[in-house]
Formats: sequence, C-alpha cells, structure tokens
Amino acid sequence: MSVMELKEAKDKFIHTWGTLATQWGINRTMAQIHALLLLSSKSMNADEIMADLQISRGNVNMNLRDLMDWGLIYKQLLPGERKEYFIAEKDIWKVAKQIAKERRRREIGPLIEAMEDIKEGIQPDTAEKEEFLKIVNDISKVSVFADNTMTSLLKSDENWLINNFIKIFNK
Amino acid sequence: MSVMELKEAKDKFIHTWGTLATQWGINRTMAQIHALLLLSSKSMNADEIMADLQISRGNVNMNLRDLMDWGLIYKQLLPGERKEYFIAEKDIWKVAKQIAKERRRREIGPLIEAMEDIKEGIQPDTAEKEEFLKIVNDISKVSVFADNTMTSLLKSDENWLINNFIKIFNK
DNA sequence: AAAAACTTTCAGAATATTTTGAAAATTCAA
DNA sequence: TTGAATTTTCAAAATATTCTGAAAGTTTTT
Repeated sequence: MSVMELKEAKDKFIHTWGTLATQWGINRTMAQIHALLLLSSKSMNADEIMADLQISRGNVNMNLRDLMDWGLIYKQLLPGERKEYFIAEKDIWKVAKQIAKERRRREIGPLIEAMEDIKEGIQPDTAEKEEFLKIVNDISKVSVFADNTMTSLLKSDENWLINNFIKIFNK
Repeated sequence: MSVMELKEAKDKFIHTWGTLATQWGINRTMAQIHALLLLSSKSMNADEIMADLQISRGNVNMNLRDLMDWGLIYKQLLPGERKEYFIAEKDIWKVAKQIAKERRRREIGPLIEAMEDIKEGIQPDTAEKEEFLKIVNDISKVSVFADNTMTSLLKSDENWLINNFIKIFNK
C-alpha cells in the first residue's frame, strides 16, 4: 500500500495547491498543472497533462502558456519528439521569488500608474482638493515603497533578510 | 468647473480602486465602498452608500462587514442616530499594514497548514517519497520564512525597513 | 506540394461568484 | 409589550470567469 499512499498524497497536493491558488488570484487549473509538473521528475506533454487532470486540450494549452508567462515552467524540446514537453522549476526558492516578482509587477505597478494618472491636472487650490490629493499621494508613496522593498528583497541575495532565510532554509 | 473636476477625479478613483482590487483577489464592490469611505470626510450610513454607488442594501451590508473584518473601516455610532455609520481608516500606512496582515493570514497560513497536513504519515523510505517530501518541506520552509518576514516587517516600527520608509513617507 | 502531427484560437457551454431584494431577525423608543 | 426603524440573511437572478472541443493555424515529414 506504500505506492498507493504516495499517489494519494500527490493527488492531495495537487488538489490543495489548486484550491489555495484561487485564494490568491490564480486559477485552479493553472495551479494544478503547476503542481503536477512540480511533482513530476520527467517533463510532460499536453496529452499527458490532459489525461492526468482530465481537462481539455484548450484549457491545458492556455494554462501552460500562462505558467510560462509567470516563469514557473519551461518548454523542453526532446530530441526525436514532435511534441512539446514542459518541466517545472524545482528550486522552490526560485519559484517563490518568481511568484513574488510577478505579483509585484501585476499588483503594485498598475496601482502606481493609476494614482499618477488620477493626480493629473488637479491643483490643490481648495481644502477639499488638498485632502483628496493627500490620499492619492499617500497611496502613491506606500505603493512605491512596497515596490522598492519587494525589488530590493528580490534583487540581492546579499540582503540580510535573504541571508537570514538561507540560514533557515539550508539547515 | 472646479467642483466638477474634483467629483470626476473622485469617481475615477473609486472606479479604479474597484478594478485594481479584482486583480488582487478582493471584490469590486468591497473596494469601491472602501474607496468611497476613504474619500469621505464624514462617516456614511448604508443608505448613503447605496445611493452613491447604486447598489443594493444586501450588497452594502455584506461588504461593510467584510471591510470591518479586514480592519479597514470602523463602525461609528452617532448620538441621537439609529443608523450605523461607517468611517474608513485614513492613515494609509495603517491601511497598507492592515492589508498586508490580512493577506498574510489568508494566503500564507493555510499554505503552511496544508503542507504539514500532506507530510503526515509519509515515511521517506523510497527515493520517490523522499523527492516528494523534499518539495513539500521546501514549500513549508519558504512559507514559514515569508510568514516570519511579513510578521517582523509589520510588528516593529523600529525595523530598518520601516524606518527607511518613514523617512520617504514624511518628506 | 501534400499530408500528417501538433498547437492555438475562440464561440458557446458550464461553472463560480456576486448581486438583488424581499422576508426574517434584531434593536430601540414609547 | 408593541411596533417602527434598522440590519441581516439567503434563495434566486445577474454577471463574470473558466472550460470545452472543434476548427483554424502552424510546423515538420515524406
């Protein structure tokens, strides 16, 4: 029953990963494909993923492309094979960095732009306008700060936070 | 046309806030109510919010409760008034901290729990199982690290990162 | 150049989430 | 108490998102 036990655990992992992902704005199937590839020592092609997760070809194709956009999986061309194979980044620290990087780009970037856009053309010539501009400016500042913090956390492995992490991670 | 200009900018702010929020897992109406209250110097009651955003009573009620759960707005009981009034936290730094705190709780917590749960009862007695456990353990470690990092960032205003931020924010 | 192998697209179907609004529950004043 | 004012709930409707699968597009082999 040992093999079955592992299979069950893997299924549970894939299912859980899919469920959790929806909590943080990623769709279930994309997360499940990611989980499947994370657990697979070999790279897989679209047909294998379709069969494994019981989902359509279109769905697999679209989510594989999204996962590549996120930088979480790579395309692998096997010699003598026409089909495209996919393999997940297995270094979890790289995976986490990549997710953080993408979320920064997708969540913080647009916020900064939007605030700049809203400020445009408004003069602080009344108390009401001044109050409004204060809020917009404060949001700008917090966003830029969050963006910079993320960037510096991600950029340098010399950073004390990262070092602190590596200590924990390697033990 | 100065008053109109401000009204337009506020509407744009509310609309934009709502659109961006959906990108990061918060529903549009909740974000719009939050934006409306952020921009309002007075506290507002459910009827006023309904009229302003043209949404139903049930929707307003549900999202006000969610916003209170997130710690982004407060209930205010005005003397001589039966209706409940709501006011948003205006200190954007506190708002950002609160959002980060909630997201940590909602996104990282369940991940840590899930990984612990999956590990349960699996012995590393084959290479395959060992491989599987390595991934699960690595995700655990990254999650715990992210959780701790967030916590320490949020907990102490003595933290260098926060100080660094305050310098930027106050200038 | 044709055909086979494979990938991508996209309109409609299925599913999931959000919203409505009226009924039920609660609170408060008289 | 009673009943008017207000808030909460929740089933059904509206809306938004995701998924399917067949058709169109692309690449490679023969």
